[in-house]
Amino acid sequence: MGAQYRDDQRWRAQLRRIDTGSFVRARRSTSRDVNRRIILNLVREHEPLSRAELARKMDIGRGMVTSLVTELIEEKAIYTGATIVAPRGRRPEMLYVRTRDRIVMAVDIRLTKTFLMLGDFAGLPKDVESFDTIVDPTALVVELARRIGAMLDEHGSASDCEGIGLVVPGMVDRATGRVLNAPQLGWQDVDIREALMTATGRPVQIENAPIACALARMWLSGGNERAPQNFVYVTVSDGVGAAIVIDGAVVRGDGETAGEFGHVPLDLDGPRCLCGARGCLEAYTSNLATTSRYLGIEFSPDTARALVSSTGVSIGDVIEKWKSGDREAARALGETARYLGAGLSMIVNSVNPGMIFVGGEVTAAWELFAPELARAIASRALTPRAARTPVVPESAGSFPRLQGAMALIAARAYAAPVIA
Amino acid sequence: MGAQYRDDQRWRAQLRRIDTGSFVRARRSTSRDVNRRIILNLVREHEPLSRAELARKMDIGRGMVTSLVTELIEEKAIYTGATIVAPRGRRPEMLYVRTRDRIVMAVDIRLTKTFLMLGDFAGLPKDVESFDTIVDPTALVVELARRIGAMLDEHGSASDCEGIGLVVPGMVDRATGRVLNAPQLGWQDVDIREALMTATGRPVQIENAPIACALARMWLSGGNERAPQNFVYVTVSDGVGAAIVIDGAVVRGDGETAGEFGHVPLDLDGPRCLCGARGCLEAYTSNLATTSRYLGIEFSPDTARALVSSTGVSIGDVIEKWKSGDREAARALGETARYLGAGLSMIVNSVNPGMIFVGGEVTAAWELFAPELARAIASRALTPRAARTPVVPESAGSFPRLQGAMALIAARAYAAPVIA
DNA sequence: GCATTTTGCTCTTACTGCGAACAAAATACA
DNA sequence: TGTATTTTGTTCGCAGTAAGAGCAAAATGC
Repeated sequence: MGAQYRDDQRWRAQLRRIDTGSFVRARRSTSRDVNRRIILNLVREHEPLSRAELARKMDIGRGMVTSLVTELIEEKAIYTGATIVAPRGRRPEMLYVRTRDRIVMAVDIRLTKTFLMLGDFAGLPKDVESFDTIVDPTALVVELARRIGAMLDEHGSASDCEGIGLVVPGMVDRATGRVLNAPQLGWQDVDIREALMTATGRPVQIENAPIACALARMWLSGGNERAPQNFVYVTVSDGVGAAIVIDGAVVRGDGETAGEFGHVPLDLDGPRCLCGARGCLEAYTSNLATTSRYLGIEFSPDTARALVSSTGVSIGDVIEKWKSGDREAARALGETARYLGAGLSMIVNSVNPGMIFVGGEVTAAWELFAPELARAIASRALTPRAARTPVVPESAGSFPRLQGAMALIAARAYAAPVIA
Repeated sequence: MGAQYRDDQRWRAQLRRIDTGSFVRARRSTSRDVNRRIILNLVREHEPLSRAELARKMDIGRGMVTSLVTELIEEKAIYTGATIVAPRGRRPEMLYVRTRDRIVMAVDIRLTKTFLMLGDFAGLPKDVESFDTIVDPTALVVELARRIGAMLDEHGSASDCEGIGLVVPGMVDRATGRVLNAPQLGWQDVDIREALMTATGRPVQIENAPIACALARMWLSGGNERAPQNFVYVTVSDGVGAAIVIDGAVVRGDGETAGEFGHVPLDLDGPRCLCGARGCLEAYTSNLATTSRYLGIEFSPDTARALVSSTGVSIGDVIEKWKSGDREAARALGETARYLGAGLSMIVNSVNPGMIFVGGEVTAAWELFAPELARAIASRALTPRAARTPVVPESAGSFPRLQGAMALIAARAYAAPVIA
């Protein structure tokens, strides 16, 4: 014995426990579904790709590839393009994923404005519009349905639209799709998904902002840096939230509240946060906290919001000031970067992601943030590899939440089948 | 449209991205392997169970259950017991998981002592012994192989032993099985797994302490509280570490360093930690930190260890003092509980586990810790459900690391096949 | 013009899920 | 006591699938 195990690489396989309370058994079609999805994803990521190349990558016969590819073409997931030149032998017929005529509608509901974007399965936008957010959910759904219908008709895409992705600024109960709590809109237990589905007659997927942004990075890599299988997407805005992705799946948590890094304590005796506790990361790094710091106001949930709105100073103003050399703005943003760095180091040590994305207005001051965040991570990481964890800012001018709303629909066509 | 989606519960399925860099395609035997593993786990968790009951639980024909069960019996994973009385009809033949004669050897290498335990697949111990740890890896392996062989011979279990589980106090590189860094033993890049495998001729699995403890809770529920699919196991000892389990699998992280909650910052300007950074959770809650606090010594990496060892006061002494009413000990432990509570609240907000296990010497003072930890979590959690996250102490007198070492071997027989 | 190489398709074989039919073993009831 | 009913476990035929061999098509090299 012994020798036979030494060369067996399977000893380091992951050991996942089957949930006997909710499992999915294998059916006759399961194997085929799995292999078909693998082919679809290989084409998606290595496009263009020939059948023979697929057979080699999958260690499978070319005959079976033909059979599976034929099915994928029949269900219009992929299509064949031109044959290309090869150094020898018969020229391969290349395969492509069908994205251009698979249309999705993205909706991003924010505090003041609501955005609509028509795009395809690759996340490529075809049309965008926005309007002032209507706080009443019923009226908002009526307006949304009207605008969605009009935009689809205008582009002749009504029949090609495979669904609506909806991003809301609040907590979503995934079991029911209801918005449990959206403080910015004053919503509590609102079933806007069901309402919009009824009003439009189309499937609707709903998610919160950080998870949507993460999904965009996972499923659409249009020019953006591609996400690895393990990463965290941190959003710094009015609140501070995150989406954790492990082994290619978003971590939901036992009660759907995983990723709330905004309310981890950085100092037990720190400033009081909007959530009621003290010294939360959010109380140091949210746009409100940064702006308060710039104004010289001590952060507190009662006074900060009122004072900031009365002075009319926004986070964008602070960044503008910093760019024009304002030392007070530099100090305020620098402090934010220092605390955000502590938060990211916490993520590195606890989750050890392969990459961290940062989204939000403060990425406009990335020259100031980047070195501070890298220093904080390097100083607290336990291994050289973790110390070098890349921190990538959301590119300016992109619409990460709308992209995420599109990914919400597209991902369902590409995700791995759930088994066992 | 619309109506057909409204009643479709699949809309909330998890969306896992296939890793096209390392995937496992379905083979002809894959479906059967999956279903056989599901049956094995159903029997494991609902034992005793009849074939007909399995067919109902799996929504499958009884014929197929017969076929799969026959295979499981042939490979000696389960066995048939007596028929039992039923209200009507033919009496079912009950199935049981074979654990008693599937033997594993558990090894726990600690700073001063090394423990050996002979046990079965259910984690039931048959024999235990310990000896002074030999720091030199080569000499330690020789001694381990000798003692393992002797203990197996003594119980006539040499042929039944399916492997050796090894728990080490340090960082393990799972890709190679090498111990990258074990500061307590002064090991750096030691391949003790390979050495022990060669010396004993048996398969060896290696893991660090927190992950081993978590695996024990996942796979062996002998009297202990059973772990849910999402939980965190926190170990408070010389260091503070954790294992994160999500959807039934241990989170490894991009560089195998996930779960290092010991070095998340609780105060950027706090006391310096052994890792070099400031204000780490470990610098407040490790046994060394607690003991230093009791002795009135300000914690610092240079002085604390020396001063504590020179005074000869251990964490056990502090707990004894607290039990006999020492107010200084109560203060020192109370502070530890307060900071540990902050750490757990961080875990609740970031990972949102269904349960948190706490292991280590301090669980002996659980009457003091429990209310403080519950209060800290309740005060910082964002939902009522998260606020009620159960915190469960490791039961006194158990050997969680040795149990984990056994689980390391047993789990491989029960874990879900990796697909896609 | 022929051999060689590579691609894509077809066909056969063996394995597996699936469902129907059947035997076995108990109770219920006349 | 004998027969109907219920439940369990097995057997068998059918259909769907992976696996692999074989073959035609389409290119290049000599």
